[in-house]
Amino acid sequence: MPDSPKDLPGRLLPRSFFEHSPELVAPRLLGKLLVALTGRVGAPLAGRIVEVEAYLGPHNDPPDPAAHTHRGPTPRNEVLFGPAGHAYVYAIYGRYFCMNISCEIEGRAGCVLLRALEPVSGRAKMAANRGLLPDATPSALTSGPSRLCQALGLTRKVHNRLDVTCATSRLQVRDDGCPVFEALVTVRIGIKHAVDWPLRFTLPDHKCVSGARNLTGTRLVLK
DNA sequence: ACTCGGATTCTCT
DNA sequence: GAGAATCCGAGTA
Repeated sequence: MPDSPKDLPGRLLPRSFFEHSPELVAPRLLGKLLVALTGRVGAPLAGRIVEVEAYLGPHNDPPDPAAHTHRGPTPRNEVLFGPAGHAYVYAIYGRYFCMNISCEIEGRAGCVLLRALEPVSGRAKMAANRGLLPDATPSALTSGPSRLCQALGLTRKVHNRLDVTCATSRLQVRDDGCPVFEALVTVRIGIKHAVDWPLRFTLPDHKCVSGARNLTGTRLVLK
């Protein structure tokens, strides 16, 4: 017996949403929902995107030395050179995962790293996935690129390459109309190259934004 | 085949 | 604020 159709919040974002440069797509993703279906019958896990980073493809001048695609396609980053709107999930430090969404038109690479979410539904399940008590703070659940993967149960084996613009996908990005007027722009976190490129975007003063909240930045007005 | 280091997190001090 | 945990992808040979 297949799962009954799930009633997911908001509407699916179209692929065209992602067919632009990462620095354009990244701030537009703020306020959108990342929805992960568990595969079993039950409520999906959902979080609102509150912090992202753009990583630019090698066609840019100058190329982004911090991007995994810096030296061209490899077996690991191949999905980033394909069509936009697909998940790029990779393993880091032997124990964690990070989740990105591919951007640009097919043939050009680029992606947006999801760095923090605000839990929207399935908080108890997220806490269990993180090994925390059900009353854990929202920030403890999904504030950080690998924390959010753990909370939503995202792994490379299951979620890499998934199309986040597909209604039958286990991983989707949806728009529930939550208004976002402004983003804070800062440098990216935890990288060794291009450390001064302003490609990190956050919802200003949001409690679930990860770590370096005290970075100086500029305001970006979104239309 | 072998080395190196990483888009992190947690646990100390 | 520092150090450990811990594995695999990528680069070099």
